Amino acid sequence: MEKKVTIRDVARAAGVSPGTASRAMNNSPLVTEDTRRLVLEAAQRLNYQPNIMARRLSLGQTLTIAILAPFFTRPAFVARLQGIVQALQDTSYDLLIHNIDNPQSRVQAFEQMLKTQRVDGAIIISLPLDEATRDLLSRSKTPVVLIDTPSSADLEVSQVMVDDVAGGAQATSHLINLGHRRIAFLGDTADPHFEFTSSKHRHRGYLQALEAAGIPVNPRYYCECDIARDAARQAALRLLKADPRPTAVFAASDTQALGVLEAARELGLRVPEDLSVVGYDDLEIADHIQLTTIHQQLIVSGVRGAHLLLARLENASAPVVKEVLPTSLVVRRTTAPPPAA
Amino acid sequence: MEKKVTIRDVARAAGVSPGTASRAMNNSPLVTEDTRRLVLEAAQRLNYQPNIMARRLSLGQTLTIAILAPFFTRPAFVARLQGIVQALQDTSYDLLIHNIDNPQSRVQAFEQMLKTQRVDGAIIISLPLDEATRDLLSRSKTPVVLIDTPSSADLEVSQVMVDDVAGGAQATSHLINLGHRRIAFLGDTADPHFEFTSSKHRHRGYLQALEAAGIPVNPRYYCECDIARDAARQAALRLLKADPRPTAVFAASDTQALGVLEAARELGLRVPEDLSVVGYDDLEIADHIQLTTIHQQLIVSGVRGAHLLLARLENASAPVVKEVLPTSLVVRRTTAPPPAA
DNA sequence: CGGTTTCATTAAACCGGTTTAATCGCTCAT
DNA sequence: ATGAGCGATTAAACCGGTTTAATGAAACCG
Repeated sequence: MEKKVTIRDVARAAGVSPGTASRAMNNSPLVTEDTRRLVLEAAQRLNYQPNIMARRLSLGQTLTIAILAPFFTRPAFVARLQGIVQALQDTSYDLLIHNIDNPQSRVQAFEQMLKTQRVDGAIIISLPLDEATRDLLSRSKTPVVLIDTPSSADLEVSQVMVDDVAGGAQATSHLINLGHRRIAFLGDTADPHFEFTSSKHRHRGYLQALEAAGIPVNPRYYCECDIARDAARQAALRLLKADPRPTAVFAASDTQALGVLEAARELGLRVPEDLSVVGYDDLEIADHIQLTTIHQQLIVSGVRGAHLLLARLENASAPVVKEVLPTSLVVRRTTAPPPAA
Repeated sequence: MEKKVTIRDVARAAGVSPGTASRAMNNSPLVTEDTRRLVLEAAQRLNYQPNIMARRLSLGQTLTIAILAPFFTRPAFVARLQGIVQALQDTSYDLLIHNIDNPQSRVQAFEQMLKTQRVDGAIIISLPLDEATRDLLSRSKTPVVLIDTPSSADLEVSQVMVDDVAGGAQATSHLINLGHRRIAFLGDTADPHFEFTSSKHRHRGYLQALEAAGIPVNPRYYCECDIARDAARQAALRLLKADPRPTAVFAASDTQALGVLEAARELGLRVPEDLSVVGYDDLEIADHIQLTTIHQQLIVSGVRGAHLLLARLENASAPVVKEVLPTSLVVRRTTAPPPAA
């Protein structure tokens, strides 16, 4: 085995001290061009590879950014991640990912990431915050950026949000404009730990749109379920058994909209003739099955979030920025006027 | 600002030496229970958070695993990643992700990951290997595991593979058994840098099945395109213009199968009455649109890969293992006997 | 020509852990 | 009482970089 070659070996080979070797390789102006050349040649010759960990310890920074997110329960997350990766491509930052599924592991994971100087900064995606976490974040000295993180509006932390209330209203207004009056809402099960979720916000937009149109709210047209498609299917079956049956369903996510479409198929309801369906997210699949949905700028949100964090890392006193990205309605083939009946 | 508290602070507060404090916190049997308690209490009281980088430098290991993969061009990748994360959940390893899109950045990225002691091990997913990379890997002293990586059979590196030839044969035999004779194949564009890709293997299985059934191969029923859905749509339009028109298409991925379905819709062909379609991957969407496809154990492949790497990390002399996971045919509603014609 | 500046370079300290070698305090056997 | 043996603890070295304080040599100046 080749023993690992250290900077001291390089220094010796170049006939200089380790300090000088270090400076030579870090483009310090304090070394002659001649010595620099000598050192670089020696490094080359010995195939020197600096030990990153030693460097990080000495420098006191990790050149690493963590991403904390519920990786696999949210398809939309991957798109945001794509934006982040894209934005960080040309920087020298490493990207550490940490999946957060269960709420109980959450605070612990945060502690670990933010307090152990493991990373220089963190991006948190799609995680509703409970009190403990909010505290932790506001106290944290490592810069954090939040993307699509409800219950954080009053935190002194940079963030990129999507206007879910407006999106919910857009979807609902679209249905109302088509002539629907019996519009059901299918949202996420509210985790009792978190007061506000994007599903809740979308629901609020739904309520606002109904109210603006003077349509009374029917509590039987409201249902919550797990985000999984099959749970949504079953929930939709319940919703569609209401009498009178809703003529349209607004699902808080495309995944759930898929469940609604399955339920409709099982019940022999044609879409959009008998039932209109609107989703939320505009995942790639939405295009394929021609689902009318609310488009979010997922990739953009990742890019913007990464840039906010970079700004903060370069300049610790960069201002806290809160960006709100707009949503847009994408009309495809799952919505139409309600049946004449 | 609170100055950071080091292990020496804890030691002083507990009235012991740093060495003892270190041992106490690492469950060394060389400390009295009394002293351990003292140290732990002090650590608690001072809210001590060990500096990971110092620990890593001292230990000579990074407790980090890198994942190198084409993140966003391959949906199947996310499922494999899920398996990896799951398997690594309870270990103390951090997960570093590095997206690899363009071939030219590949070798450089590998060099960086494998030679700078940045990570203890690496998992490479879905990346066909060129000569330079193969060299690099066989020479690398940091353990590597390959998942779904063609052109690597002869490398002395642990790997998890899927039997793509068998899978291709399964799909094709299914169509043949239904009575099809005019079966088209739609695969990935072969990157000129790599001789073998999974698409190529699936195609070989297709050829084997045809030959076994005594069906002559029609070169007009072969087409390559980019993996994007829209590219597949256009390629499928070309395939379906052949005369006589194929009665079935086997697509080398579900994503491409979606493109075929779109093309069929555009041409007014009913699926499966006029055209049968088989995909490959069994992504979640396949279930929803009821696509007949070849199921791969994507999550399992991630889990197995992670375990192989862990075994290697715990015991540097663990044997090289090459696992082949079987595929299975999932019959849904996009395949049927060919039209009577 | 002596004294100050300047600048490249070196020696030593530092980052914050872990680990080895040395030390201390006890018990047990002779 | 002596010392061998052993377990817990400490002091010091180490991991491999970077940075600060000190040094040496050449350049500059009156």
